[in-house]
Amino acid sequence: MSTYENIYKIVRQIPIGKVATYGQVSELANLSGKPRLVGYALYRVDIASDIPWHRVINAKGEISYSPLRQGGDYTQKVLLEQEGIEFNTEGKINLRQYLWHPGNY
DNA sequence: ACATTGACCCGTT
DNA sequence: GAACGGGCCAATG
Repeated sequence: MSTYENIYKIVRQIPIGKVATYGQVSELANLSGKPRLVGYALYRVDIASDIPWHRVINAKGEISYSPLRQGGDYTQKVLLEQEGIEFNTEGKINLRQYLWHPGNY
């Protein structure tokens, strides 16, 4: 299993209505301390794939926009709002409320 | 095989 | 709080 497949597997486990940070995903994927790999992996994911890439955000509770996805700038925001996640006036998510706490049991 | 490219996180000023 | 810098590794041409 490739490193990136591992990441994709974790991302697929994020429940609807919750979000996870890159750091979180990296730890769950046995890539502790290497959160960039998560971002790089998601960069390679197709926007139309079955992977809920939109539920992965940065540690500040903000959406990380990709320069390459400039056309669909708030595609990610729209998808999250459709799942009931709300943004504050600064465009940030309340992590205390929406951050995914992986059960793992 | 080398160089470039990338959606980040954390500790310290 | 905000700003800055270092570290990290895999895929791609």
